[in-house]
Amino acid sequence: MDNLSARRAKTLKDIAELAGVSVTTVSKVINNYSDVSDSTRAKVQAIIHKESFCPDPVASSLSGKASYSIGVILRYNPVWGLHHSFFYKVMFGLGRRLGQLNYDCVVFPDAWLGEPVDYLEKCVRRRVDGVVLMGVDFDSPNLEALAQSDLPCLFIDIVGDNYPGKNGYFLAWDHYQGACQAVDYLYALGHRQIGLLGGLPNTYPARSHRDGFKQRLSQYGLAIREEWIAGDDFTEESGYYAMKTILQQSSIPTAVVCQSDATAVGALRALEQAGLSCPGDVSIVGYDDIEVCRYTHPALTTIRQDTLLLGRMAADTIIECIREGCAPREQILPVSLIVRDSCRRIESNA
Amino acid sequence: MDNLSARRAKTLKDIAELAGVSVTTVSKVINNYSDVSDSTRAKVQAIIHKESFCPDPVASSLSGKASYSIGVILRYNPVWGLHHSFFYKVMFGLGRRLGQLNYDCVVFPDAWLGEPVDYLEKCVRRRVDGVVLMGVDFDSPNLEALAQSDLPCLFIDIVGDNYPGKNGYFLAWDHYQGACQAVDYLYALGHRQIGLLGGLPNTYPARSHRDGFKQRLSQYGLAIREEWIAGDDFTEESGYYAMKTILQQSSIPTAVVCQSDATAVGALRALEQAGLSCPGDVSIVGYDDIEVCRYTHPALTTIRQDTLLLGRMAADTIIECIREGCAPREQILPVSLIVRDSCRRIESNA
DNA sequence: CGTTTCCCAGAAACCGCTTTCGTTAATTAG
DNA sequence: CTAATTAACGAAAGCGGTTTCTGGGAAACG
Repeated sequence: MDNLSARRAKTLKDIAELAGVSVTTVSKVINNYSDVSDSTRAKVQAIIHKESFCPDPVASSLSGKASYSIGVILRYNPVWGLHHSFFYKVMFGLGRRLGQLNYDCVVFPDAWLGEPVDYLEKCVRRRVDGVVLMGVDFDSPNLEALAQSDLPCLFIDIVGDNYPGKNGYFLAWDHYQGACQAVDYLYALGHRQIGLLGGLPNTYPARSHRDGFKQRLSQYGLAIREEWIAGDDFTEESGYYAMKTILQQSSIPTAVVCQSDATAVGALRALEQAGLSCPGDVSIVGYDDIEVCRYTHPALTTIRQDTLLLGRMAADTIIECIREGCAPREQILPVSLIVRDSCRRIESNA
Repeated sequence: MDNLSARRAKTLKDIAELAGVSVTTVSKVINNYSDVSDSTRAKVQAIIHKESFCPDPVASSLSGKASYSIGVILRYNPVWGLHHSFFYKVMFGLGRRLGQLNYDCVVFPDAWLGEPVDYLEKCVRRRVDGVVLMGVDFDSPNLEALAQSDLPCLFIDIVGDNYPGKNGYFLAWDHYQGACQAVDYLYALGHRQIGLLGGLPNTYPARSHRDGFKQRLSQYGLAIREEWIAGDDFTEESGYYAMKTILQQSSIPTAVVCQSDATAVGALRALEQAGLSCPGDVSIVGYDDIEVCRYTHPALTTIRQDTLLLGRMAADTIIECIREGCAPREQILPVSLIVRDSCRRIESNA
């Protein structure tokens, strides 16, 4: 059983002995110091490769270098119910990719109840090389300290413009295009009267989505009727009441596009309760492509955000940012339309 | 800004100076060594408390002691779609509780694609103090090495009897009682003809659930009709086909209890397709209380498993196991019935 | 040919904590 | 009152790396 006893990871010292050099030299090779001759460097590197050696992350971080770990700040929000699997997938994609890059991620859940956690303190203690924030909404004071610190931070799926960071990286979806795709699709089906079930109005996703929505309507020469635009946040409840409000108008749209699948589900409920059918009376396009879309009646046509991809991008971005120290920036990921059963073709009556 | 520069965590040395003793002594106080006088101990402890000092986990683990970190092995399974938020919540509950106990968790996602990860190696390198496994199904050879190692392992929501560990802890739900509650409820509503939509037959959850189901039926003097028992696994597809199979029988049950909400959703689809209504023709009790239950038509009556509680218990258990080194054992958590709209009262016709 | 550089390599200190081991002072025994 | 224990503390050597600093040998210089 070399499994039990001999199970001891190789150390710098082992490599040094194999190569017939000092520990110092091996370390220098690894850290790309210049004062190593080409021949020694090659010799050492050969052995490192042969033994597939990788410096101990714990020791490495203790001596002030990379810990090869990324902090992940998670948030649990009862309101997001339907959305949690979204985060799970992002997180999985992130973790998996990080693993490939030889990083691990350590998660810091939000406190949720009780005293708030000091993210910065936790990150410093764990010596993480960078931080990824998911589903945070900037209401925590402790978040700001983190964002203002020297630690590279990556904000995912941000909600809110006023992020506190000076050095934040953003990963977001192209909500503008998402809205465009929804409108394009509905227009192609013959819809000319289209409403919007929005999320938290002043947030980045909601606003860019709304902008895309209005842009397309204008482009097609359709009227933007403010009474067909409703909604407070991204929850199912909000969708329900928003739809109800719209249904009280003297004339109602033939289709609505939603800013989340949860609102779409709420809209569905409002329609049913009003004795209307989807897509018979009103067509609906959701947003997010969470699991439930497939199980609603009718199954929801929606805009997919590839969560595993997002996770992978997040990993690549934060690592690059750590290694290259690149400047803060924002990355926008494409979204795609997933057609299911919640939209119907309309006879020309524009 | 003591934020920036003075932002350096206290070290043993700082405490030692404040207390006027040596670093060694402080360390001994922390690690409960006996060769410290009561008075010094008290003095040092006072300062530790005052400064709310906690030894650096990285340094501590490097010198062979606790790393104050727990490894979490996550699995992403496309088949579990609807179930992912379940894991998210468990994980959140786990992480939050661990945080309270001053532990952090580092996650190791399953490889999913590409070469499998060597869990044991990862855990050893990260020097985690224990491991929690969620949603694994023991098909990975590398899992076995972990379970056979000296690392305390905790298996959550296990699927399968033949877990490979010699020192595993289990945290599971009381599926037996879950089934009983479902049957009791249906019986009280007047149902006398009850079927079962099962999951993977030879797994622990499925079998204990089935046992409870049959026990209750017998207890009430109801016939156990094998042709009303169907299902291959816990997916929506399985539920769909299982329900279809049952509907093909000459007589059909007035109610079915399911071993997962996903199967219940599938059953709902099969019913609708057959032109039958729920709960009009067939009542359904789900299992798990995942988010979708609230959004199906009708909303699903189901058996709730408190995921946040599970996470918390997992944290407490693994920590206790690490600290006290207690013997492997199995903990069974209670479940509870959540009544919604998928069951109806039946007039007496037994 | 003797000096001054430059190039490489290794010794040593350090990161923050644990643990062994030695030392001193106080206690008990003889 | 001395000898043998015992109690209490601290110096020092790790853990596995990183980094500074020192020094020897070869090349370049006068």
